[in-house]
Amino acid sequence: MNDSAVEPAAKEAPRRALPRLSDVAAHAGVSSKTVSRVVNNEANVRPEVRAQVMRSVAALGYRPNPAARALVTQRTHQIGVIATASSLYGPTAGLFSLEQAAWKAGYSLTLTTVREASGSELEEAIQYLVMRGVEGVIISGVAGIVRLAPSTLAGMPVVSTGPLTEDSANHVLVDSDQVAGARAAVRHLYDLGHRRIGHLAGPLTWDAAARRRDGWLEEVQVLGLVPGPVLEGDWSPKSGYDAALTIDRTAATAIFVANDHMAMGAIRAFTERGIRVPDDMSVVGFDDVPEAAYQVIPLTTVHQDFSAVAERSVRELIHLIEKLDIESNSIHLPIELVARSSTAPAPTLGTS
Amino acid sequence: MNDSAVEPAAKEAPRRALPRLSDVAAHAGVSSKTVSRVVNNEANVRPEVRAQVMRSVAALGYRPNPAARALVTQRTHQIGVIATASSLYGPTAGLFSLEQAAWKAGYSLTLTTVREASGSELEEAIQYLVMRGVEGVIISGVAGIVRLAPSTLAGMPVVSTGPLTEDSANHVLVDSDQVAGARAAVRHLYDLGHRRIGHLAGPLTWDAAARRRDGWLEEVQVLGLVPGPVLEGDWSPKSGYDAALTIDRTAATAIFVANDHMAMGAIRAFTERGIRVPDDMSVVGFDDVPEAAYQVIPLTTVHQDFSAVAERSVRELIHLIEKLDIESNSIHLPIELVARSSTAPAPTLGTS
DNA sequence: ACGTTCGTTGACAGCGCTGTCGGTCTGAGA
DNA sequence: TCTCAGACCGACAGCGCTGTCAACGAACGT
Repeated sequence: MNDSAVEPAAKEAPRRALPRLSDVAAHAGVSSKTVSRVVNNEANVRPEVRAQVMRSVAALGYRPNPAARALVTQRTHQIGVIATASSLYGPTAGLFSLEQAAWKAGYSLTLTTVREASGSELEEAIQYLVMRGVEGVIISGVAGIVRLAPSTLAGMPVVSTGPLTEDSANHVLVDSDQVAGARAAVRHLYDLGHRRIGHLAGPLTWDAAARRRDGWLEEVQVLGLVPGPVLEGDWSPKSGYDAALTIDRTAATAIFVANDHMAMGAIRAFTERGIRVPDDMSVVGFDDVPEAAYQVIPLTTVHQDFSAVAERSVRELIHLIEKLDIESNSIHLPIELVARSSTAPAPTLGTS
Repeated sequence: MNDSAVEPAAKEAPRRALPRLSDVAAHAGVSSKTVSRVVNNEANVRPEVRAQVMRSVAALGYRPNPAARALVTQRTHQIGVIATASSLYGPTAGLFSLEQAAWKAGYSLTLTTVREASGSELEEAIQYLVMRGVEGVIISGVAGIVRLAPSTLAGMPVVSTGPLTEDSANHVLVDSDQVAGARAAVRHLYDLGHRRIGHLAGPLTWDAAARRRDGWLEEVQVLGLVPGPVLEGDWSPKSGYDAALTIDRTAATAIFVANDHMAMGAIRAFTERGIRVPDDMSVVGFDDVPEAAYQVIPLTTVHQDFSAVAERSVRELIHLIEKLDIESNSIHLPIELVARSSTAPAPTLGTS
């Protein structure tokens, strides 16, 4: 029927997995360099040739090999993200914004997780990312002050939400202004008449937790108050619940909780103990998770703009990678208090 | 002072960014192939030589170039993840487990997000990942039934939580058993005496939402009940709140809500309307988010094991990539109901 | 003493692409 | 008509690594 006599010869070859640049070149009757030019949208190719090459690309289903490209250009356009492996709202909320910002800038994200952003685990994660060929690293939701061996980084650009003991030329810190947020929370409670304001902190090995605690303490002292009780949780609702169970009800009329989920746990515990929120006890959270507004007692909380932090982080990292100039090594984005129903004027019990 | 006369010559060279295999080889006095053997932990290298090479590697701070490696081995050990860019608990919770499972198996994760897992956006995401050189794709939190052009995938292994119109040889579906979960929720309400059970669904363009709705309907019919009202939200607490505002209080004594966050919003709305939960209205959620147990009214919900789904997904994908045998093309992991305080026996009002 | 095997090592090619540079062709200007 | 700039295109090398294969010497058996 058809000239299938020649087909077998053509059919013998398909062992090769994917078409290469030279296959396209042969198909289009041009050199592989010209195909390269077309694929990379370079100038100086005649429209007809370009069209023909594009047709051949489509016909063969050609896709450039990223490894070959990376090998010769010495660019991978990959950035590594180190995230803390918990389903904490904050770190995860930023992750998607991170990806979108990176995508827009032509970079892709390689994800790593650490159980705990401690020194050794972090170093391991960075080594891993380096081996994967990333051009920069974003450390999101990092815990404490991390002391990294300079040899680990070796000039690798890093953006993190927490401080890093490292050569500052390749490091930028981008985060919400935790201290200002905490101070706003305390101020809000003060304005409602509260004078004994406690604090339920996050795990203080976390830099963010420490900074919120610091902000609370700072504002309390600026206002001339006696600090209320301080407790420490692990960010989980359960730890908030457990902590609130132990609070002496006479020790404070209000409590600033370091994140929303602990605040929810705390409110649950207060409710069980017959301590009414907000009538007997005002509670302020931190983060403004989406469900905070829709709690049975809508939560007053400090709103963090995670996507702004993410976008800025990517921007700064790319500046570092591409050796553009950096405005500052430490960027704190604004943050605002959202007053809802878990806070109310202090009960007038004549206490100090 | 010092013999700096010879220094310049040595100082001129450091333009080369990173040491290569041959640099290590020169330093150690062996061939580059031998260094390769050591770096890759291959056999047949004398211990002394191996030690010497390792010393040179450390001395020069050598790191293998992943692009060069990928180019010659034709393996990138990268898997792509397509996630829906929302901070929905489910999809994000699985992400970290995904990464850990991949890490253990020697693969790394490249992340992409889509606003909506519709056909065109999904295709774009897959193209993007292919261009990045991934060896397989996991589609997590995919919305509807996706109809992908075969040319897009071209044999690329895919694991997804939703159905895909695609050549089944390279596709495995791994998900919690949504239908069974929904049926368990309905059954639980039935056992408590409820006979009019409504449903607040997720966005029905999402496969998971549709399957939960189907499960609800199936069980309702199996039990011989008249289906209660059906509403549709968008997974957010706000949409649950809004929907619950519109529910006719006589139309149902219980409602099965397609996720926890909508359930929280709904409970908030009921509370505002003076409908007591669970006395007047029982509510069952879905997911078992961490804060569900610590709500003011602890939430009865269907617990999904996201990390189990993630681990299994990675396992199946790697089987696909490495052409190992697959048990089944469709895997549904068990799921269980957790009874807490948002459900109670039906009010005895003599209705039906 | 000799051949054989095996452990160990290195020479070399080439993975698929892009950068450099030089060649050819066109059209404008002299 | 000739020159020359500029647009266009291709030959070639080489990015850093691994796979193949051959060479070498030591250990072993006969």
